[in-house]
Amino acid sequence: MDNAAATHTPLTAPMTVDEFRARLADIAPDLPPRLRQCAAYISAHTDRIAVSTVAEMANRADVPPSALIRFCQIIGFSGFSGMQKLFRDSYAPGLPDYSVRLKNLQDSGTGSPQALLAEFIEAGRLSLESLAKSCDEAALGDAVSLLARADTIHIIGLRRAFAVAAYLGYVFEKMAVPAMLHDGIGSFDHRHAMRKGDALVAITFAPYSEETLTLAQVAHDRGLAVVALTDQKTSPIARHSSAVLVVPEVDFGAFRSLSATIAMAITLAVAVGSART
Amino acid sequence: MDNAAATHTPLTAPMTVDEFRARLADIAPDLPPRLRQCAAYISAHTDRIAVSTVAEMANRADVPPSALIRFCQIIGFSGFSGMQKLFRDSYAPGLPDYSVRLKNLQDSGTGSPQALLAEFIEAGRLSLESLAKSCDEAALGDAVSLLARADTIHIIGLRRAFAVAAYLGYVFEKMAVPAMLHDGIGSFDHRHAMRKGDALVAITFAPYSEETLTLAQVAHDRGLAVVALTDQKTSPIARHSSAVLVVPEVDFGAFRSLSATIAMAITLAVAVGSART
DNA sequence: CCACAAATGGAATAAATATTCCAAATCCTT
DNA sequence: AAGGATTTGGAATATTTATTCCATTTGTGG
Repeated sequence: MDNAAATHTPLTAPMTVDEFRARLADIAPDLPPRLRQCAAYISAHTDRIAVSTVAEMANRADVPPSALIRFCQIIGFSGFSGMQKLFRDSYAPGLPDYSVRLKNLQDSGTGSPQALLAEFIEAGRLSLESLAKSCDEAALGDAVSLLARADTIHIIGLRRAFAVAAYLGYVFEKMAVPAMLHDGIGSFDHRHAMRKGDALVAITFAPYSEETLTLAQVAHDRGLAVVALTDQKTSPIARHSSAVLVVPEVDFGAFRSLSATIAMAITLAVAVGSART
Repeated sequence: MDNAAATHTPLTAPMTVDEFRARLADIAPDLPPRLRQCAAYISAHTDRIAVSTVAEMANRADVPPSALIRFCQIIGFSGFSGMQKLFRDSYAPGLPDYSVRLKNLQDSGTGSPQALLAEFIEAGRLSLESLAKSCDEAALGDAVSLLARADTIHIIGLRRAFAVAAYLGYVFEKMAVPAMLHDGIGSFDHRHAMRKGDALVAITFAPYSEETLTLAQVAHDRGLAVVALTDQKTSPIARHSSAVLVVPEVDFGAFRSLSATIAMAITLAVAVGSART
């Protein structure tokens, strides 16, 4: 007899990793404790499935092998082997020749241009990964909606942050968003260009530049929305801001890669651009 | 009795992937045909070892299983399993929770700021990896030495490339390298600031901006060294350049991540800065 | 062209790995 | 609190996978 409650327990195995994840998320919540434990471990270590045996996985998940196999069957596979097949087939070596190549570059002698390049590449990559892990989705959402309803968007970022500010200005223009880059040219101060209903994007990292902080304060005092792109939650600019986007940037030597900051900046620009249509 | 010719055939198995590759290259040449065939296939598909069975590999390499196992033993392993263990263990999930997190971001709804961010992060990461793989070390070395012996370094990069040019200018200044950023402010053309003995760094991507090409041509005609940072070997700027650095940048939508370009730019600046001390 | 050594393929065997099944434990339901 | 259903662990079994061994082939030097 059929169990009517078992709306899942489908007879077809997932065909792709995405499908697998979806089904996992779907059925995990209403699973008995031991099986939920399997689900949790599998979900966090999907990448090890392809290269492990049942015994190894079960051991690491701290469940008996039979539980793990039961779990695989509930997902829809014939057993562990069935599940493993999916992951072995779709196993694309994450960074095969990349890491080899990077190693070669690094080995080409300390201080050589190639070794430097390898370091900066790695710093950039780490920054991006760490941004993926740490990004505050709520703050990002707030920032976008604040900027989407602003009249003109002002941008400031000086010294090391200027490159990002400039790119942000470029992308806003491309997306037909009214934006003004406060580049400090001729040391003119354009604070009066900021009018009620406008918003400011302020970009600054330690050591925080005085002019940027001042402009943010002025904007904030006048009731403009201020979105900060900075390196710490406790950055001095936070007190003048309506939304703070923290971008963890890995430095190599005295220089930052800016990769994560730029990714965040483009995102902001494109999201705002689309929201305003 | 010992076979004196068998200088290899060591009794110890390789402990790392690097060691493995070294030994492979070492002994492959003087192996009988079938075994050489194994070596060739293994060398080209090292990444599949972790997720395949003897039968599968042997089949793909078009040798009988026993030959493959013999091969493993000659390398120094106890058998196929021994070799497989090395690759399964050293399969470090390069980006474990990172990739999970990224997936979550992407899944948060197409067009949502989070999903966009995930895309730009991925684009940046791919760009960096591809730079690591494809970078022309000789060209990089040339570029550094050309710039190291220049009097003043001129920099031009407009529109989307301006952010990079600006950052390059910033880093040169920090490193006490005489540099001038041709930012086109007031549409002044500073071509006469380029004097004999100077060098130019020109940054441009398709669609290549006219002003940048022109300045590069002028510099080149006057005998200045021109280093190009661009997106293709066949870029129109190549003909005016003494060294061409190709930076493969992955676009998402209409916008480039710039990650790889910036990594290359900082490298250039720091390498040149150190070389001039 | 024969004899010897090296190399090869595949069938037989050994080892490992996965899966089933059932008795014991736990958790609801009445 | 008792009965029934569900969940659980692990020992027994089935299956897959690796390895050995040897008969056959191929190549080489006399």
